[in-house]
Amino acid sequence: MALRHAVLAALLDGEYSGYQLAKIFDLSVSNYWHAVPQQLYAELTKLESEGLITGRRIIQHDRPNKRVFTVTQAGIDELERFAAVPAKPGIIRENLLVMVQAVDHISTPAVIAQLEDRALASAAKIAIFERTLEHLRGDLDEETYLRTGSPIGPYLTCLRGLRFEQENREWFESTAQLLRDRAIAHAEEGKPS
Amino acid sequence: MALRHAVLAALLDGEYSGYQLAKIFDLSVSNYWHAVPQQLYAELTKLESEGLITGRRIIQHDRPNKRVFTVTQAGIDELERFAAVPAKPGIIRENLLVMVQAVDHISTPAVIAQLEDRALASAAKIAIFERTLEHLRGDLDEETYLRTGSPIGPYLTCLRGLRFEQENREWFESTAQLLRDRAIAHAEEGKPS
DNA sequence: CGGTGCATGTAAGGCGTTACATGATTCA
DNA sequence: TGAATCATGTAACGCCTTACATGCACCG
Repeated sequence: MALRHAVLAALLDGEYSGYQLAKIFDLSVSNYWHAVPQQLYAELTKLESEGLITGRRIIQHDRPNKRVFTVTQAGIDELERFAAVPAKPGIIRENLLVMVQAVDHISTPAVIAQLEDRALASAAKIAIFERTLEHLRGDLDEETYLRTGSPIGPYLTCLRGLRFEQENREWFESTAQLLRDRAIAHAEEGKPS
Repeated sequence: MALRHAVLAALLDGEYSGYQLAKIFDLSVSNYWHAVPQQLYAELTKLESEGLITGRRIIQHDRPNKRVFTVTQAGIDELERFAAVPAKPGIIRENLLVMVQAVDHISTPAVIAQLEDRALASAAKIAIFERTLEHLRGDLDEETYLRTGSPIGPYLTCLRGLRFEQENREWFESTAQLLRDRAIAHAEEGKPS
């Protein structure tokens, strides 16, 4: 019952179709809200029927037609009410950390390999976020943009996504390294020749 | 279809009842896997019926009786298979960040207040994690524990939880400060007397 | 001519959340 | 006496995930 607010917040920055929203969710909104395309199509239908967004059909000749959506005043009011009640604490689900939790009882190489993969994926995301931030602030340096730039919301959430991925990457890399070292030390134990 | 692995991983470090697990999930496992008590009771029943854990009734006289669970060899095998397939990317759902994303279009004071609340909550969690880490490593200093201590899995996931909350706290505080400053600057605009 | 991207949707089944229910003991 | 802690469970509903379905345009 809260995906609706993530969709409304994402639509504040422009008109988007379900397909476009899906891509936006995939690469930037996913920092703070995970959703797959089918959820978005369903949610857009519901939001429109409740009058929180309005759709507009765009005829395209080179590509399939699409419907783009805009937040209505009722939608903004809904976001206002949403911000007025205390947010539930965030939820996280990270399978890789479940594996690390169990690492004393299962074979380590599989876990190490996954940590390395994810470190690379994080590095790629970091690069994307840095470019996104540059693009958002345009000519201004970061300090100036933070003081006076607009819109500030998307910039702040992107900044948080960047730091989260940097943190991820460091932890993935150092944890992989540590497990490798311990595996070697453990192997040496038997044959200290 | 993945809560089961989080439960198995948590049960690796000892015998726990549903109620005890619920508390563990609430304060430490929630760093990487969110679940409410009712989910755990249901999952324990299922895991036992599948033979991945075994239950043992404990009669208590001062308190209600309880059933504690242990991971079986079949349970460890299941974790092994789990670690062998690539983990799905993690999912996050954080309402507070949805509000920040929308902050250019809604009233800021509500968002600022929530950021401040969450900064305090993060500070409390940080203190708990620091004590947990101290407790886990006992006499050893961190460097030595990381090289040779055991179990290492719970230590590593707790370390990640700690860093995540430190990151959260910094971002919550600096974002609240920034929004306050911008609100003042914006108010001054109209009356530069 | 086959794959990728654009664009949207239905349907089934599994998972998660919330509310409700029970009942004993300890502490203020 | 009332609230909090311990301890577990059922049931309903809603959300989420996955698979399946369609169809055009473009690129190689």
